[in-house]
Amino acid sequence: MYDHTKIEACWQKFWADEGLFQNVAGGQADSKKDKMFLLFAFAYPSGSGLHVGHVESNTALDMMARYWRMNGKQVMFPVGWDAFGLPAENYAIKTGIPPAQTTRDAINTFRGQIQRLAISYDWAGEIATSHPGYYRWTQWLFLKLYEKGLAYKAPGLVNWCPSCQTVLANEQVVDGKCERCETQVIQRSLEQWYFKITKYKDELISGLDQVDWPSATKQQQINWIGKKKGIDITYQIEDEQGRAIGDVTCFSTRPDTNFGATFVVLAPEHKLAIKIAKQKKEMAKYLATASHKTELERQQEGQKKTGVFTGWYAINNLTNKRMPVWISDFVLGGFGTGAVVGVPSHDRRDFEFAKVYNLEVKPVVRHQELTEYRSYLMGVDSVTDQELTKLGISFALEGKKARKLTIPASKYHQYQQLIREKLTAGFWNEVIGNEIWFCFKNKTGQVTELVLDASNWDQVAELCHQYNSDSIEKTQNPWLYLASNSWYTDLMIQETAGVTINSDFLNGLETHQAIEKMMDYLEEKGWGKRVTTYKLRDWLISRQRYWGAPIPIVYDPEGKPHPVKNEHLPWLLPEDVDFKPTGESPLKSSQEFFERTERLYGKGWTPEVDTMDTFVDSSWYYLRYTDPRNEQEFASPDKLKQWSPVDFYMIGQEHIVLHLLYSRFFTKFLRDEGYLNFDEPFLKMRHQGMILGPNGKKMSKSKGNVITPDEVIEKFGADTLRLYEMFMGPIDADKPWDARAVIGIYKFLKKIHGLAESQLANHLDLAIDRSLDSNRAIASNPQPWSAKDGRQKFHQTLQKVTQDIPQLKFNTAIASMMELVNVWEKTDKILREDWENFVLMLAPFAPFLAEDIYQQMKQAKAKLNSSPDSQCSSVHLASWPQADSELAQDEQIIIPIQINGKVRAQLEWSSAEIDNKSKVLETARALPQLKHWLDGQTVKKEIYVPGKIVNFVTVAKMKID
RNA sequence: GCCGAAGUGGCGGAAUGGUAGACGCGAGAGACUUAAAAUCUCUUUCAUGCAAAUGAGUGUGGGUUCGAUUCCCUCCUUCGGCACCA
Repeated sequence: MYDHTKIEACWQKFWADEGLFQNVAGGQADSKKDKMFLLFAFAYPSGSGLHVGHVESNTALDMMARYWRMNGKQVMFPVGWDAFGLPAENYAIKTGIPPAQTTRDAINTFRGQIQRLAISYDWAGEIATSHPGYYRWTQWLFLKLYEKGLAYKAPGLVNWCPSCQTVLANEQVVDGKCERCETQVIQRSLEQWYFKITKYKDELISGLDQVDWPSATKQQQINWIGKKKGIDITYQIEDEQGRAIGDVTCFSTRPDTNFGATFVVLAPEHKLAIKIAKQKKEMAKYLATASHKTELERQQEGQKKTGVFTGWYAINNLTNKRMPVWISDFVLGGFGTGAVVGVPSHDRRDFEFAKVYNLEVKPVVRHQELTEYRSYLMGVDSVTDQELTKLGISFALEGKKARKLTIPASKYHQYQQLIREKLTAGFWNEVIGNEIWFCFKNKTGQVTELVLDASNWDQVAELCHQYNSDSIEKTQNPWLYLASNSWYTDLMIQETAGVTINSDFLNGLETHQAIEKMMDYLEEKGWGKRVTTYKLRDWLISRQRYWGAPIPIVYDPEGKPHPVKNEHLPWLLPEDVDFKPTGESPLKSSQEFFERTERLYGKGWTPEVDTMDTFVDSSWYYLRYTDPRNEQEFASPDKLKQWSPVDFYMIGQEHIVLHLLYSRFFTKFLRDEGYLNFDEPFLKMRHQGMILGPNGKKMSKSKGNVITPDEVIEKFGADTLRLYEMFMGPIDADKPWDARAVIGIYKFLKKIHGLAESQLANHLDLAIDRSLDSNRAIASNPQPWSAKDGRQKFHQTLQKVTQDIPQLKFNTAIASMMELVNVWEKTDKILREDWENFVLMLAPFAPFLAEDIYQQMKQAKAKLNSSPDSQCSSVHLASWPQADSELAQDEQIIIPIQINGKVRAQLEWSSAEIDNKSKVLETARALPQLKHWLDGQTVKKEIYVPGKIVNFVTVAKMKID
């Protein structure tokens, strides 16, 4: 009887008493062993306790930890808590219970739950970011950055919830609303502390080459940093009368289109825009509405463009054209220079803006080499799919009549004429430069071809009216019509490269060459300067929050900031605070905090009342793990060198961008300061997928689809829970919970337990136990050992499991162990050696059951030998078994025989003769099952892939009459 | 719109160029049982067929190959991230 509750309670206590795997970080290192630093993503100890998602990643890492230990590695597997944060503070606001208390309770709950799961953490080195012994070093890190000029104070915009009277993190703003009370969030300007992460922007990109991370994660980091090369072009500005006003600088990645520039747009935040707003009421009004727009309003407005004309003109030196200067909120103040030059012919947004205010459009790129050519066709019957697909042209059916045609650019020119011929029955059009080609069947059935000049508004409008009179209004501005046709704007998109036209010295150049030539030209003339822009901003770390590490800064009576002195660290978080949100930092309400500052620094001195973003705490914790109790340093150089960097990091996809970026930033900073000797903190990383509710949706209390680990442990035990979560599918995939499928794992463990009982009986049978030398038993007497299959299967399984664990393919490892158990169940005897090795193999997966079986075997042996085996006190200290590849090999293999790629027969073949190609083919050809398929056929080609497949390619014999 | 990931039985999934559906769940049939539970045995991609067998089949349509779930192109769908980023 498999009593999981009893077994698990018993061995959990045993391991705790033995102190198994404890004190790794603090203990002495074994220089002969390779180290392996496994890191679990810092968890926030929420009040609701451990959920099944935590179980997944914890278990996967624990299995690796146990596997590597058994394979002779020195494993660092630490645990800690990202204990500062909002939920505890919000709870305090509601209930008045101090966050320190709720956090402590939550950690205790988590610890108990994790221990029940047999996660083999080194609890002796447990850390929590809210502990003064930890945040003292967070503050030290801040001061180090401050000392080096990488922590600075500046005015900045924050998300402000007027109802909660507090600042919100970006993650707490959902669709422009406060996550909790759904009030519109507004932007407020406050003096804030920043970390200068941008110092490392380039290395944060290039460093990714050194690490083994999922490529998608790397890509996201790169996108976030958003490096772009372009040029800043400066234009002189004058007013209506030609009087100089100043200049404006515009950032552009496509200066090759500058001959097509027809206007300039300033962001409402631009200093010239603010300047003119002081003079003209109309401008001031526009700026005011733009700045009061909420995120939500912006989203609802969509792409609708609005703006005001300043009455100024920017001079385009290339053409000497006077370009009107506008102000519009589609230009962002925070990106580039806050001003853009409008090239409506090759930029969608510029085009839309030009459309609204009827500004000039001048094409300067001919899309000769389209990457894709599209035309919309109606009622095409004359062309068969086959004909076109032969040409490399593919069709997609869209509804019944219209079809979309896609032609690779390389093939378009080659087949242009042919395609036109074939498609004249339909209606199609294309745009080449500023020419629009129409080919259509008109109302009388005649086929007409028309070439229009895109700048000839009347002609285009007339045509539109003629053929689309019911759907589109004839307007004064034919661009409106053109813009309403997706095919037109598709072809006008700015990213499309082509050949430059209407552009003086750039004419005929391909886009990339044209960009370079124009940049050279502008720099030579002194009108522009090459620049690289980044999306990455400095890291705003101030939070007007209580439950975080205080920023270790004090202000003198003049308000000048000074660092808190080293001997005053940790700069303790005060306890006498009012949690109720007032719009100011809660620390401001602490009498003790202010008294302390005056006492230590003098009268009139005040403390900084903001706390640090919790990301600061969690971006260096992996370093603290190497030396968690050090009171002199954040970690000793020795310990850092011995353990770091992290060899394997398991973390969810949800916070990969910011946390990883910040961690890498700290690593690079500390390296530059001489504390670390490596560039990247996490060498290898993988992401666990999400465990979804039984309905395939994300688990949430409100949806009522939450599965708690406790209920599963109660019913089936922790071993079952561990195995089930690993068996669900690939570790990195999102997987729905299937409450019924858990039983399959439980049955598997029950079978193992049953086998263990009968094995134990065998152990007590001296006759079997003593006479056994495994190999001899097989060789000399194969017959009584019907377990031969079992032996082979065991070694095959051991091979598979040994390969799968380091690759995190736990699901297939478990499946192969199930196969083995199924085979063993059918044989009457299992070789003792194999069984013992199986228990070792089981240990990382089901640590409780494996320990139980192992200890019972030990006891039984001790009784027999009366010499207790004192070497290993636990199965988890044993060595990983070695697979015997000879035993694992099949003597006979099955080779499938194909005729023209279809399996028609199977050939049983000795693996010794696997390379004898001619004999294999000869035997295969003679197989009776193939007669039917080979009669009347000539074998054109014979393929034999050793041990894998035989394929005969045949053609029908010509009849000779 | 851009970037990224993914699409295989009733379900979770396996197979990374070589017999598609391992393993598990569910379902069906049977054995044991007074009965139920538990356990065991067999069947379970679809179509035709009593069966043997034959054909089809990994989102769509093509390509490369003796052979494609796997590699290449196209389109469709779903999910994740970014987004008036010049």
